[in-house]
Amino acid sequence: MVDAPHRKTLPRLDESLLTHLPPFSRLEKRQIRVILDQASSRRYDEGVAIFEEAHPAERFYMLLDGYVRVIRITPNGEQITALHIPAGQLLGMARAIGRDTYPATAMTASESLVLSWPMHLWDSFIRDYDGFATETYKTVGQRLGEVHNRVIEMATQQVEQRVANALLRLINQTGRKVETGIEIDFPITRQDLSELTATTLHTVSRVLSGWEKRGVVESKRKRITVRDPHALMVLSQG
Amino acid sequence: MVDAPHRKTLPRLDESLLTHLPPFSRLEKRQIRVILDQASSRRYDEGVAIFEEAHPAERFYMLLDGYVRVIRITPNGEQITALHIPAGQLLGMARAIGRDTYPATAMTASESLVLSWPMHLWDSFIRDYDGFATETYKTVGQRLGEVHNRVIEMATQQVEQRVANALLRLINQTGRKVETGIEIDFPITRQDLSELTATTLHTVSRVLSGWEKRGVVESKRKRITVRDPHALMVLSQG
DNA sequence: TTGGGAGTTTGTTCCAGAGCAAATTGCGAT
DNA sequence: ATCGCAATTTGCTCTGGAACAAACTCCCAA
Repeated sequence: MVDAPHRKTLPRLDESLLTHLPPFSRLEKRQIRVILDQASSRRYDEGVAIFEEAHPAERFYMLLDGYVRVIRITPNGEQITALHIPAGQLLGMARAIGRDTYPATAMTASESLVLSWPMHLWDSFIRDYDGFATETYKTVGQRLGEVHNRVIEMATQQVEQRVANALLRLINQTGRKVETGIEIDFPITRQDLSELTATTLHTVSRVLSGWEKRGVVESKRKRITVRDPHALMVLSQG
Repeated sequence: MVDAPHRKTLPRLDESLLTHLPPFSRLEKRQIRVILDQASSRRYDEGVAIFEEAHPAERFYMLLDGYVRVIRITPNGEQITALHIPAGQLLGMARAIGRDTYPATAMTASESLVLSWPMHLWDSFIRDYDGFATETYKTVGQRLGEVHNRVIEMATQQVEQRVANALLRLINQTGRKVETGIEIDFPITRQDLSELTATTLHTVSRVLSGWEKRGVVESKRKRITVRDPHALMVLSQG
């Protein structure tokens, strides 16, 4: 795949990769070196599972570049996206929450670069690295909060508001300024958006068409640009 | 309030209170003594807030007896129950997830007995007490899983299935055997159930009436008995 | 350059369940 | 006892958005 102009070149594997990331930010260069030497690094294509729900949690991961969706598959085969994870976060820390299988599937939403470590290192990371535990649990807490918000949203808001909210969250996390507005920095389909908002791709399509007519957004296939974030905020309120 | 026959007498404040609870189970009697001496204990009536969303997180809590609902209030004033917390769990551990305000409101679903400690003790609890951190985070992880499940449910299931699921969860957590089946061990209204399942009390009422006719449940005001849990499981599937 | 598949749009139908309204039942307080 | 309120039940109407169907558009690969 050729790098699109908006995609950062994939970083090389050196200390500077981790030093600015919260879970490692308090560590010395020497410690980071050790951590990197224990890591495997791997590039994933878009739409590939990094790990799958219910499988034994053998490794934990750090997403260096790209985006990941955390999904669950229902008995009837539909898949629901619970969370979007931006680069710089840990992933699959089953151990942190006392599990030995992954609680959900992690699927790349764009081409991604990922480090991973065998799970048996988890305890020593927690023990040896200052701030690692704190930051990890902060992350878990944030995710709990986000999922919590999803529940509220789905319980109380209409589809249009939910889509607006989802879009706002996406441009916050992964927005990139372009001349006509803010573009979502990775390929996203109507289908993806419908899984995020618990509706159908048809409805999402209609909603977006409507907004496009009113000049709120602009979209080509797999790509959405928000022209008027403020209008979206209004829409998201009800 | 007069103790109903099914309510355990409220426990006295001695070591045995905590020794069997996971976050403290690995501690010595001496340590538990210290912990108890630092605690305040308080009884709450039904339907009272223990702490409120967005307020400064000054204390953390252990629910010794009773049940607590974790709720959020929406801009339009509706309240949504995200979680039910049974006795024996910690509550309001904002610190654990790196926050200094409570992320949600905790409201008693029945008369409850609660211990609490000032939040500044949190770090020392984590540091000094073996297993406390692990168990805490296991709890946070479980809650993340539960909320996650709620999202899936709300996204993919019909109201009847959701109500069936909610009822099943409730009897698992707090069921009490009676001669006609399993009764939910605390007062619960149609309204409560509708907040749990993101529907209206009207619809819940209709659903329950239907089930009552078919002999699946039996209910008086604020009290529900499941006569045929198996039928409920079938209903919950779809 | 052309065919095919993935992604998208749009039209139409239909129904679960929300909203509104009103009656009924039971419990607790005086 | 009985009044008053809270909880529940039930009927009726109305609508958001799902479900089904079909056409269209873009992109890529041969």
